[in-house]
Amino acid sequence: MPAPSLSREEVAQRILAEFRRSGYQGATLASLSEATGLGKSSLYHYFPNGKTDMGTAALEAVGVWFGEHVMPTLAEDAPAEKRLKKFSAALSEFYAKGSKPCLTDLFTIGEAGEFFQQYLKQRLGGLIKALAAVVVETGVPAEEASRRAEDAMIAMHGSLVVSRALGTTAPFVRTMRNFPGVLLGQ
Amino acid sequence: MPAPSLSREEVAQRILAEFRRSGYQGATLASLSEATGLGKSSLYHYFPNGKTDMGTAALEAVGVWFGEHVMPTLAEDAPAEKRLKKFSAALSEFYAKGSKPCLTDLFTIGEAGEFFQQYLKQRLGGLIKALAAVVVETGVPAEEASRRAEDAMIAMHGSLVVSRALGTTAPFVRTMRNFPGVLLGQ
DNA sequence: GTCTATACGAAGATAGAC
DNA sequence: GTCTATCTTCGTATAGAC
Repeated sequence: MPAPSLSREEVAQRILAEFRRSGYQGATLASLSEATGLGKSSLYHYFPNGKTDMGTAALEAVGVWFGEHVMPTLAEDAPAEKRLKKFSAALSEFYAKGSKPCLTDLFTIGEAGEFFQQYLKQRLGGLIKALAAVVVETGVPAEEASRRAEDAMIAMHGSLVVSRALGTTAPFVRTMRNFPGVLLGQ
Repeated sequence: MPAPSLSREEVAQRILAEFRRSGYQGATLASLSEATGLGKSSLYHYFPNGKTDMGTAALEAVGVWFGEHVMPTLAEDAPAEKRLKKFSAALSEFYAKGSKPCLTDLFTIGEAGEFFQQYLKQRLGGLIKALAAVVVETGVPAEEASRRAEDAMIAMHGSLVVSRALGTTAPFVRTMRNFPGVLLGQ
């Protein structure tokens, strides 16, 4: 009984990378096997329900990363603008300056949406709510703050799509530079 | 030799609908066959290179629609704001108020991007350029106009993703209501 | 131009040895 | 926990009749 060569979390990270590279439908057991270095049977040991379980694991891996690197930026002891800048920087790193896609996009297309949309709705909703709370701190009414937070997430996701289509990260980089400004109404 | 039951253009429209429903990888010859009412062999008669040809046909079908319903709004004899409102309304119709996705998103994911990204880059670039030209008419410098046009397209694509994830068209509808304002700096 | 039938490999999933 | 081997179904594509 050999020790596992990879922790479940490391496996999930590699699965996430493959889903981001190929999309949900585009990733196959063969490509996921290659990405993790595990045989198909080993993958089924970790994920008894196959590809959908792997999709869930990828979403959880994103959740862990956001919980460790993104959300904490909003709880720091610093002015709102500084926190939002750090938040924006954390997102830029996660999306590799706009060169890597978001599961919120990939996992809501076609039948993948039937499995993952509810989960993603909660996630995106939570993110918008957390951003809005920071904006409210600066004296903005709740309703307007929510609108701005939603606009900020809209801009981020849109810039990922546009960057991908134009083949340059410039739109994403520019959008994330303006991210705090959008939220603070500057 | 029976006459074709559908024109090539009608076939392309149905193929487009199926790709928007399922994504590029998610659409299969079986689903495309069902969507068009044609057998697989008939599809290969129209599209000898199979699925990639059908993807190209879907892109061309979008091009026809935009050429007929979207781009002409910018050439009308009316004030810039009125033209931009009509442009925004035409987009809203094409995206069914935010409930149907954009091929710019779907066809740049995974290996589909290898086939279609260059085409989509030209398309999106042309759209941004056309919008920027209208903004320039209102006295805005070219560089700033291009930025606003890009921002407007970013907002539109982002609102499609966010609407899909949240399961409501509200973000798209709100974004398209502000579409002319973003371009005119209001 | 459309159909039925079919070839062939890929995809998801499982069996069972070690 | 990982592997090889295998099963079944699906996906793409073609052959050939009408």
